Amino acid sequence: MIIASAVSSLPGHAPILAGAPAEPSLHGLFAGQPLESLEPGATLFWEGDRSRHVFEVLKGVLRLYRILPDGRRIIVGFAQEGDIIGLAPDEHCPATAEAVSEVSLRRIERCRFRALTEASPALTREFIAALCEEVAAAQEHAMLLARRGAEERVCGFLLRQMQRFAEGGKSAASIPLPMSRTDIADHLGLTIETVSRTFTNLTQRGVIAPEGRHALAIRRPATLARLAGAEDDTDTSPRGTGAARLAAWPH
Amino acid sequence: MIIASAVSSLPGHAPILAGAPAEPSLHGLFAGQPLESLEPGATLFWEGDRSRHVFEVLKGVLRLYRILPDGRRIIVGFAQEGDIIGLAPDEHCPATAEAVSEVSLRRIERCRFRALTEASPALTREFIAALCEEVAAAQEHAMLLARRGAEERVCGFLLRQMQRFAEGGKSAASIPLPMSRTDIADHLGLTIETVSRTFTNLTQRGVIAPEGRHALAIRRPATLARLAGAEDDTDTSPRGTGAARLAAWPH
DNA sequence: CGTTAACTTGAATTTTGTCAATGCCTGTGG
DNA sequence: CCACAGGCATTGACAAAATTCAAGTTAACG
Repeated sequence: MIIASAVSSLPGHAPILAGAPAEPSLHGLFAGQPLESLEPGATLFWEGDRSRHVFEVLKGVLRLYRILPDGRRIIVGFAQEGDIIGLAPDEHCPATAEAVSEVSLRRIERCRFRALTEASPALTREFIAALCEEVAAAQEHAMLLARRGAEERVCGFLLRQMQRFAEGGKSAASIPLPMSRTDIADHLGLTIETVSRTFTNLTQRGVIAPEGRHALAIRRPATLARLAGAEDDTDTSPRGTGAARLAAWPH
Repeated sequence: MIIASAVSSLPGHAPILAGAPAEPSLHGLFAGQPLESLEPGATLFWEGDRSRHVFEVLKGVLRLYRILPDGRRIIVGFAQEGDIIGLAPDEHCPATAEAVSEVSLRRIERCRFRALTEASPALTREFIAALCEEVAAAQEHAMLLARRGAEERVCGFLLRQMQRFAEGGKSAASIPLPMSRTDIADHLGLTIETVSRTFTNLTQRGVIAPEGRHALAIRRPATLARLAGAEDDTDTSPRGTGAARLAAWPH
């Protein structure tokens, strides 16, 4: 009952035919809404809250997490530019959303989102596609966690970050890493020490090169991919299908 | 791009009003289809296959898994009675489906499933609800894997099996465990030895009692739940919402 | 009833977590 | 602009947990 991430086509899948103001896109629903912003550390909504709005992230990164009874925190995903979060058929927020960096976003009421989506077959299709992406992402994450090695997890994470950053067209000489080591650890089911050691190790082997604390360069992407378990190399598949990124919503 | 499990209301969420033959349910789509059956070990579809059909599982259990490049197998979920598998907007199967025990099922063409679902708002809603359940399940699984202990994972798994078995109304004095230890290990990201040791340990502590190799009794459900990490105890919430169980489908 | 595959058990090894101390950014205030 | 402080990250030594390797047992099936 939770969250994650997904693929998208934020930049330009807008009307191909000129002069068509009505674009059938989930992102279009947020068009007229006022811009809001969140300072780092600010909370957008809490786990268990009744979910009232759906948000479109325009800039910045949020962490989506749940706290287990014994206090452990699990970050189910990071929401970034182009993601839609807070979505759900009804009920409560399955996770807390908190700004990592400064975030700007738009919101609409959840019931309105639902009504508009249901009214349009195109939007419904897009919504379903996005949900499928969402499940895919969640299961990829589960697979990442099921793989034993700490190194595989870290490399897998970096690889995803790289791909996601490169999505916008900008090649990935150096990728941003706005979240803390603690965030990464809680996302990968490791301790910060293990994450740190793995980073150090990868650096010494020349796979990555840290650039300050919140960015790094991928020196050997191929090696990184191999260490991550070679993935399925399904990189070049379902991008730009019109599916919106979305994350975090009640069951 | 994968699979898992989800919640459902197979038995009787049928028409409340008598004499209403047209029940708006995803399961209803399979009504007229011929019964098929699978021997243990038989494969229903392969990871990477073009997905042509959607299946309703009537009896038995299937494992849904992916093989990583290095040969490791990850069981993303088990499909059981009431689950719908093979579903997807399009593309390919994200996982292999293989019968664990003898399985009986029905199938319909994927495109027909899609057309019928899209034509009915009620079915669309049910489909979306099922997808949400699916994500929820995937993320619960991810959380299970992110939590460190082997014991927590095994107990969490047993708990889910218990709940799922009890769903049909039958109380869970003894629950079936048709899958092998290897299957369980590959599902939980552990080795068979660790799973076996954990079972032994739980038995010695009187929490469970094995009944042959493919069933066991839960002697102390409360202890089991506690060892599993107490979950969120959200047991009593979203059951019987009309959402179909579904699992495994392309992105 | 015997064969075989699945499961259990044990000991050694590796990996990761834990505890503790040090070092280094970052952002504040002089 | 530089100095300083405090949080965050790194590093090391040790302990705990899980995996690996290697037998033994047991249950399922013919």
